[in-house]
Order: sequence, then structure tokens, then C-alpha cells
Amino acid sequence: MNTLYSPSALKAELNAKGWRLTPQREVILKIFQELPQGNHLSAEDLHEQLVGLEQDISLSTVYRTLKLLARMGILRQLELAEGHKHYELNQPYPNHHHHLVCVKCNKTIEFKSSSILQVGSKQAQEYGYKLLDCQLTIHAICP
Amino acid sequence: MNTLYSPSALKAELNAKGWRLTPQREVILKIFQELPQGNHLSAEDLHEQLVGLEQDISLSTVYRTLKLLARMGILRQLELAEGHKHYELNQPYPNHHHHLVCVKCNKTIEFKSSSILQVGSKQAQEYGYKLLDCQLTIHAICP
DNA sequence: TAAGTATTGAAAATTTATCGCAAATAGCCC
DNA sequence: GGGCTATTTGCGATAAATTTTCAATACTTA
Repeated sequence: MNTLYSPSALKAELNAKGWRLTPQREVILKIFQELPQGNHLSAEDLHEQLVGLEQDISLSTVYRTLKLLARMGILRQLELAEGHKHYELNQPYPNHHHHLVCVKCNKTIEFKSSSILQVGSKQAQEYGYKLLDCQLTIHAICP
Repeated sequence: MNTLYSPSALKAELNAKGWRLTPQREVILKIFQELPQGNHLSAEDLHEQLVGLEQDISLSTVYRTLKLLARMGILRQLELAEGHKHYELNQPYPNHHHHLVCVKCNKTIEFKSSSILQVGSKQAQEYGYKLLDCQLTIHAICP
């Protein structure tokens, strides 16, 4: 899984696969890196933030970039109960976490568990897959 | 999590919350109960199966029923990599399983892990949530 | 069995995400 | 640094998935 990405590290990783570092990609990654722990953004959320920052990035590019960064393992795609995908930075071990979601009110609680990442790594390894992300999602109803 | 639902058990569970047992809901649950292990259906898939069975259930009702049964904890909603939601029966312990998904080719492998369900139950309990479902999704790239 | 409310079907509307194409630009080589 | 080429962007159009509206129908309960 990923470590912390400086712009140049991002560039290296992109170029290694024939992709390019663009200002749009850099800005989007920066936003996720500066997002407070526990926050996550949908494509629309992100687009609005960018407009607020006077960074004019089209919605298409937002979608394309989110997909790309998730496929690189830099972002993780969350499927919470909101009906659309959310994204957050895919952080390595000590910050790696999972989600407990109330399907009624959509409230989401983060929690950590070292054993889950172990199970995930082991499974991926067993089948020879390259691990990108590993997330436990608990659907439940809050009191 | 759920046990096996007979039509009358389904009726009881529905009525307890002011909902009704309809032939549509009964047929849809039956289809999932007879689905071979490892299969899962999208709303469209299910609708096609129903048409094939000469069960004329509208697509709206299919969507509504899938959502309802998932919220009751009878079905689980899977977010694999296909771009639309899939559903399967939410089975208790010995059949409870998780998914390893290749984000490139969409191939999905099921695997079991008793420890994950334990982690999930513990977390839900800790916050006083009523557990509906608990699934580990591993995103990875196949060889 | 009748009353009252939940549910259904059909079509329209929304929401979410992708695509095609021309213009812009990052990376690379000299 | 300037030019070449392939990648990326923005825009609008489009597609796909899901929800909503509303009148008609059908469960439940008393």
C-alpha cells in the first residue's frame, strides 16, 4: 500500500506507467492529503471544493483522476451508505482503518484493526494478487 | 445476522415493522435462496430472471425490494468492481464470506474468515449498533 | 369483509458516471 | 530551450443506474 506522496514521488509513480503529472492531479492529491482524518469526499464534493479554491478543474477530470488514483492504490474508494462513492487517502498501517456505517442515518464511525489487514494481505498473496486496498465495512443500525 | 427465512418467517419480520408480505417479495427472496453459492445478482440480472420465470415484476419493484431486504439484513449489498451493485443472501457463520476483487478484470474470488466476523460483531456491539452485515472487500490486481 | 394503508407498475425524472472530440500541455529528445 | 508526439483536459452529449410520482391494486387488521 502507499506511503506519503510528495509531488515528485507522484510524478515518478505516474511516469513509470506512462502517465503524466498534471497540475490537476497534483492539486487533487493535495486536497486529500490535507483532509482531516475521518473525512472523505465524493466526486461532487471534491469538485465543489476545487471551485471554492478557484481551481477550475472539470468534473470529468475529477472523475478520471479519482479513478486513476484509486487504481494506483493512492486513494481508496469507499462504499458507504450514501448512494455514491466516496474517496479518502489510502493510508498504510498505523492509520489504516475501517468503517461502521448506519444504514438509516448514514453516520460513519472509523475503527482500526491490525488483524484485518493481515487477513487481507494473506488472501491477496495466496492468489498472487497485488494488494491495493483492504477494507471492512460493517452495515448496522445505530441506537 | 439472518437465519434461513421461510415465507412465514419473512412475513413475521415484515409485519413487525409495519411492512407487508407480497408475492413479489416472496418470489425475489426465493430466487436468492436458490441461487448457487458464489452467485450474486444485480437489479437487472434479477429482473431478467423474473421475466424468464414468467414472473412479471417491474424493475421499480425489484429495486425497492432489493433495498428493503438489504436494510433488513436478509440480503447483502456487494460493491464489486462492476459499476453496479450486486446482491446475495446474507448468510450466517459457516457460509459467511468475503471478496477479493481484481480492479482491472473484475474477477471476484470468495474467501472465508471467522476472525473478521468476530471483529465486526465486536465493533458493532461496542457502539450499540445492531449488526446487519460485515464484509471485507479486498481490491487488488490479478497476475 | 370492509376500511385504511402499504405496495405495485409505468413512465418520467434524477443522479452518477462515461465518452468523443478538439484544443492544450507534459515529457522527451535534440 | 524548442519542437514533436502522445497523453490529458474541458465541454457537451450520452449512457447507465436508480429513484420518484401517482393512480390503481392488494395486504392486514379489526
